[in-house]
Amino acid sequence: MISDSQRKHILHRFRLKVTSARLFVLDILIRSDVALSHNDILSQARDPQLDKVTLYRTLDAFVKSGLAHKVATEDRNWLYALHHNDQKESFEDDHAHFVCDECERIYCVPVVPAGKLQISNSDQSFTVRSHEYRLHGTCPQCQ
Amino acid sequence: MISDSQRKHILHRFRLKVTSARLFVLDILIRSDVALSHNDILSQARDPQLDKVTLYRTLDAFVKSGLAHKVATEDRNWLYALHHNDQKESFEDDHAHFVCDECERIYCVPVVPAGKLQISNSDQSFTVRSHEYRLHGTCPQCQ
DNA sequence: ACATACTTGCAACTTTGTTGCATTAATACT
DNA sequence: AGTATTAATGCAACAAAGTTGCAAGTATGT
Repeated sequence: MISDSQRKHILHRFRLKVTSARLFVLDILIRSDVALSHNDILSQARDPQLDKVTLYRTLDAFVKSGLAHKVATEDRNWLYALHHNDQKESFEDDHAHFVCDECERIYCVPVVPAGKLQISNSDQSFTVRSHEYRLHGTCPQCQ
Repeated sequence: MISDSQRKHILHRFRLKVTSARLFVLDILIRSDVALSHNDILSQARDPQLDKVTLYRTLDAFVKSGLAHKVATEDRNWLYALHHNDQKESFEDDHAHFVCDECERIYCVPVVPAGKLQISNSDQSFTVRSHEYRLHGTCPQCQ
């Protein structure tokens, strides 16, 4: 369990003002080992009542600041997850997304920098059934 | 330019009834070397006036039949493209998606079956800036 | 403690996609 | 070719998801 002051420290590091909404969302993301949707998070917040707009803006702020990143799922949702190495300030850390075909959870799995894939959840075993390699860059027409 | 009867033949092969909407959409997809969104296609159809619902259903039919496949983009859209090898009946043919950071076009680039990536647009040069490897399968919790 | 600038919560709105249904069109069969 | 059957189409109404503007509230540096 991560402490309140630890979470405040994280928000400070990413130059985000400390508010209860942000502490709450950060806590949920820290405790989750899978990427979560806006809706996943909202439904965990019935009790402390989190406004949907505030959550949209909180998640945006997390992504813009580099604290979190978002993944587009095949069913056109956005899932949010913290970077593993929270030293990193940008989206470009080296990880792949593993989608479980059963439960549809999305895990961020580390890959070795060279680009050679390695799923290193130690004792855990992921069975890879198919893959999609998405490349970003500049196409011939824009060179 | 692909003939009318060639397109009819393709629709037949995928057990789709031949209608003017489907011939029209198929023609657009054949002529495009990039994946197109619902909106891209709709805006090309001002003249012959294609209904938005018909287009949604046409694209669904193309995907279900195996004629086309869809890609979820980072901005939560779906883009549609035909399979390269139209002999293939399933989504699982071996290609990766290349996203141009300038024009945001999405190209389907062939990869060698082994999984080793190869961009083979012969003379054309793609500059790869970042990548995302998305894996599908079964996670530890669902084994 | 105060001023300032940012965040929040609400309501209204826009955008995107879906459903139901009556009409029209495509295919198989005689 | 004509007809029956089944599927596709187009419209309108609806539903879901996300955005904007704004007034009120809150965090932070001085």
